[in-house]
Amino acid sequence: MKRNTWQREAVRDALGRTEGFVSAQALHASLRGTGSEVGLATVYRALADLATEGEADSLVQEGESLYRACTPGSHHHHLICRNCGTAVEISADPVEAWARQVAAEHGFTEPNHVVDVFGLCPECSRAASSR
Amino acid sequence: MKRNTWQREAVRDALGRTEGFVSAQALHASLRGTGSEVGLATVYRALADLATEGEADSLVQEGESLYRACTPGSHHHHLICRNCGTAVEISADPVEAWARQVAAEHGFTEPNHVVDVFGLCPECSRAASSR
DNA sequence: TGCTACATGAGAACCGTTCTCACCCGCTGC
DNA sequence: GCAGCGGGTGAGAACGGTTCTCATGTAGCA
Repeated sequence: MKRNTWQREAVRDALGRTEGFVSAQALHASLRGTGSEVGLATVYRALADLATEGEADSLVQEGESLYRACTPGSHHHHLICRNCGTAVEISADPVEAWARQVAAEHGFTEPNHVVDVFGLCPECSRAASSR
Repeated sequence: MKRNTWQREAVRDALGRTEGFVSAQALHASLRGTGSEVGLATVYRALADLATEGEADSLVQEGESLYRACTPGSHHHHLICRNCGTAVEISADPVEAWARQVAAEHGFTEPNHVVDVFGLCPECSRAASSR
């Protein structure tokens, strides 16, 4: 049985209020900053749960796991700003098909795929070029 | 100035002899196994160099960095067996174009992308289904 | 051959993550 | 409303991969 605790809610809320991808550590710090005395282990547990339930997306960057609230149930990918972490959900139907086809061509079964596009968002592009 | 040391050569060789992706730790162990007294730090340094010079590909899986020798200079992606690590180089021109287009649509500049397809290679598929 | 600066290696340090275990508290049945 | 159960929590330790430190080694140049 899964319980509803205020800690789990706090993590879900904090994640929902965040624009782009955040690390577990950053999320924990921001929760502490707003006065929520949530333990780091709990943040990790809650994020892992949200990710397995499909309520959050996760990706690994520079050895850190980053998380982001996402629309559950829909398979999609992200366009992520490598400077500020802002993310845009993108659908990638052509890529899905391509991945399946490539896997089949080489006799691979149960294909999964990791597809993420990184770049500089419009804002960070402006900041970078004016610098 | 970059020096040629036997340690660096040993790492490059060991990587070249490996079929799929290997972790730095595993590579270090196999070097030790063949009698090469190479330090772990040196293996990490050599792998990082090879990766930046384009002689090796790297990816992160389950918190570990995995490396693989690859044909330098050519941009490509991989079809990787999630059981045994065997990897096949695949070209993904349609995906390249798609990534550039998606980035441009959202005003993102300097697009990069991470595209990897995981699955079970024919051999591991057989083993899994016969089990 | 001698010099110099980069490379090496052992082990410590580091850092993100997971585990442990005692305590807490949300649910359920009464 | 109340008690009891069992999953959830939190502080800190443990863990595992990676990076750093610094004394020593050695490739490459003159």
